[in-house]
Amino acid sequence: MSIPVSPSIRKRISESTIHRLSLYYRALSLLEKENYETVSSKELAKREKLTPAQVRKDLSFFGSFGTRGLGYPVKELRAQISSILGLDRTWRVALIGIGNIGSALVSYKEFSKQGFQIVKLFDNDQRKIGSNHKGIIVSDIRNLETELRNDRIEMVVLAVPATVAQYIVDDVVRAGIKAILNFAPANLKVPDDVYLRNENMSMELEYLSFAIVNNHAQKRVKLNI
Amino acid sequence: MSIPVSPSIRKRISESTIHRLSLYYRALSLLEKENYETVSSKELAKREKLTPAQVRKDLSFFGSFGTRGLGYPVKELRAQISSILGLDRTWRVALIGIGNIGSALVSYKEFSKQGFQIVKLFDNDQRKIGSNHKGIIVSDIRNLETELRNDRIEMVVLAVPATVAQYIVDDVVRAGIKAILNFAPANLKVPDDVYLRNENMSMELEYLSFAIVNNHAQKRVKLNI
DNA sequence: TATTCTTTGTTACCAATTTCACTTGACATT
DNA sequence: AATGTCAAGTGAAATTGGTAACAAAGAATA
Repeated sequence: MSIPVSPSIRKRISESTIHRLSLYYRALSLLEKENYETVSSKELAKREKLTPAQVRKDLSFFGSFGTRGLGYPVKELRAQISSILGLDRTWRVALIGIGNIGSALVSYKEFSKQGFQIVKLFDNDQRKIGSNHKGIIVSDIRNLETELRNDRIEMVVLAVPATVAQYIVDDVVRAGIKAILNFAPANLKVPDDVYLRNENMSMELEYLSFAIVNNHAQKRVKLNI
Repeated sequence: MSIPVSPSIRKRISESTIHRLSLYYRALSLLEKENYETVSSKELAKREKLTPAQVRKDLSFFGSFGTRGLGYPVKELRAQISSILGLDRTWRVALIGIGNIGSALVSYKEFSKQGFQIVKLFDNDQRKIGSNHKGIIVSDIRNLETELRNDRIEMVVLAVPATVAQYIVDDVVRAGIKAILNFAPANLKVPDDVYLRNENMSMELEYLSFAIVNNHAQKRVKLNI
């Protein structure tokens, strides 16, 4: 029995929907561990602090996975979302910059758990080049372009100082990489066909700070009757 | 001369607006370094890949900071946003969990640069308790509640395993903390009056993965004529 | 000082997203 | 088999967020 392929997506799916898919995926993984067979949009919504309608809408963009009157089959829905998000395979990831953040990310289990395998490390520091981090030898950043190509890297995680981030990302783009996750607090320019996401860890603290200072109204709590 | 206080905010300001304020703040800091006196919404928009209209609208929620025909005074606008975001002061932050991520965050300069001073560390590992990280002695997590109170901590950064995160956050809430930044991939429950933000580092990789697999349309590039 | 030019602040409009409410289908029970 | 219940799926309504256009304010210029 093969899992039916999700219909190819015509509409542009919103970023928020994709992020929520990640949430559903995590919730479903947990539900599976807890031996649930099925789950309703209501329960899923409750667990992720959303509304049942939103859960159903989000999922309906990709197909009809549920059974009316019963709910969604946990195991199957998880597999579906896994396939939609591309988590049913592994990704070859290179990490550039073995500083504080970089080192932490090498050891960050969540990444490999989701199939993001860091298989390559780069730094410009002679003391770090050649050293071993979790079984990976740190490469010289001067060989970035060729090594990214040779090792068939598909994604790059950038954890370098903001001041040099643009130069490095230019190299990364030249190597044909189409997906970059940037931790440097910098606004990087990439061509249209390269996906760039920024992880700005200060931003959320700044949001908290704003919320406290301005006594900002919390998101209304939805009752799931 | 005193900086005029931003009018108290009636409307709920959207999360996106706040995040963009962070971007403006960063851009303005840079512009100040580059000795710009003023900046137009057009230039600011270009630097952050937004539209001039959006920049003006965002800022107009908080007051009229610009001069028609001239633009915004860089130094002053930066100070204004700083005050809006609560970055014109320092925050006493405790970091819980001195693992990979936790250790990296202690040394993460961006935080202190924005006034988020990590002044307290907690862990449950006997080998770590009492040790010194960047001048801070790691405390025993068993004393969490009292020490958070005694040291007048205002924000907590949580970098503990997902499995124990809820227990710890319950303690944190009991200590009267109203702002929490959570790095654990878990859905934490907190009372309505506690601000909780989640930093989910896998999510952005998952978005990239989705984008590649589905050849997802990029956000249209806006021309700033 | 008058005129032109630039750029803000704001309102009106449009698009995207979320919520609502209803319809439909599956299962369970009698 | 008929009936009742539950929950998914869905189109329409409401809300929210973003864009565009323009009037007003000030700066630059002559």
